[in-house]
Amino acid sequence: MAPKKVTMEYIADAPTRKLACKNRTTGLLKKADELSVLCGVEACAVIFPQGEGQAAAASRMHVYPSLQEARAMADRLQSMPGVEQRRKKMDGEGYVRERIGKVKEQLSKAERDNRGRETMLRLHEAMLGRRPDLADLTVEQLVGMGWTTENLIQKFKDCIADRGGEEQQAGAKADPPLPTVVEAPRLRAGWVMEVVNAGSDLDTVPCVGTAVPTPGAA
Amino acid sequence: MAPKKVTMEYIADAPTRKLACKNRTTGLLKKADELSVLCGVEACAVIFPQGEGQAAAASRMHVYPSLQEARAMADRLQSMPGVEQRRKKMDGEGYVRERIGKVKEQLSKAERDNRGRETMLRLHEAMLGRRPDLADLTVEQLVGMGWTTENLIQKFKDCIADRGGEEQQAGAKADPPLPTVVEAPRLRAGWVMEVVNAGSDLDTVPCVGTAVPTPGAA
DNA sequence: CATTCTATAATTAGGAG
DNA sequence: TCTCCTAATTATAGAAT
Repeated sequence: MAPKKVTMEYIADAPTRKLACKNRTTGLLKKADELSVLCGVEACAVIFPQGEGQAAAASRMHVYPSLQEARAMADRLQSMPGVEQRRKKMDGEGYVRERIGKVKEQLSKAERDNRGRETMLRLHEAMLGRRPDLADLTVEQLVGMGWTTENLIQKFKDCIADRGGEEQQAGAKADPPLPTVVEAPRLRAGWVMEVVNAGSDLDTVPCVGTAVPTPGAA
Repeated sequence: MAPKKVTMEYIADAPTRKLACKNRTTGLLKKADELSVLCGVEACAVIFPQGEGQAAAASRMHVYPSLQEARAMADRLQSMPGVEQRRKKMDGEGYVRERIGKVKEQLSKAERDNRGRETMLRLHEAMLGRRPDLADLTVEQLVGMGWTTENLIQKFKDCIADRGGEEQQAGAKADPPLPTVVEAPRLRAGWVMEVVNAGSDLDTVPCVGTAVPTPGAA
């Protein structure tokens, strides 16, 4: 009947985690509202479930003060010129710095493993359709693939960050790129979405079909 | 020496308001971090000063987990297909009493799926090493690739869940069914942003941005 | 499961330096 | 103005329903 000291790590127990997520999400939104009211600043908060398909995520996400306002804020963020180098203290770093040592350690350890290259190969094969159902992979390999893929994402993000908002303020928001190559992947390019949206019964879904044209083969 | 009951109205006294703003902003960012770590969700918060020029605003705004991630989140918000009419209670409306957003709606979802196909092809090329530095891609394309890749991750997670779910229920909750690799996804909630936030302060942190082996180069 | 309840942890207002 | 300190308020983990 009492909250024990909170340990700052992922809550393993699912029901507990879900409850905590609900309570703390509520609390966070409330705090955001209080801050904006009391201090007259624009506060915007988005809580997005991880590991959900787009549809599921949309129905579970929370946005303060509203999706519309958040989008407006989003526009402002995107159009903000490259300010990231100057202010490092302005982001959440200060609250995270304490845990960085631990993370760095684990990252280094993880990277020292040379199975990264193997993993990359598997991931690549999966995308090529060589592994139709991922059935022959161990859980460990799958986790590794997910991890590697997240690094891929990070690379994208870094790349995005490096450029700042430069081309955004140039005014061109719509992009007209790569018109010629659209034809090829049109076959089944949306397979990722399909699989994800199909829910958890992956067995019935032909996960990786003959989706992406192998540049060399096709 | 004591906080009087908080009255939910704009703090007129400037010094008091400024202090409250600082303290509560700190608290909000911390809460956001806690939520993301404890519950494994993506939390994003932006605090933006009102009535300031963009330059001044940029230097005073706070963003969690980082400007980069916030931008990625922003793009996801923009890409979210028609969710606004379905859920009204999911956003912070409960907390924003009368101050309702009045920003106009934008962004037609017409060209979304076509863009998805292009994105898939680009992603594939990136993995093949055809685009060693991703230099010729626009920011928007990169964000799209990140989003698509996250869906890939989801597929892995689903696959993993299908296999590991039963054991987890049967066995003890904390016992790791995936002994060797559990660490990586465990800190999933925050590791990306931690690394990002570490930024130039921790240039010893490896791994970020070097995930993709470029077969041709290096 | 979802809610409600309550004791305790955590936040933070105001004072002091 | 800022930081440190202290205590009142608020948030919330766990139990009970």
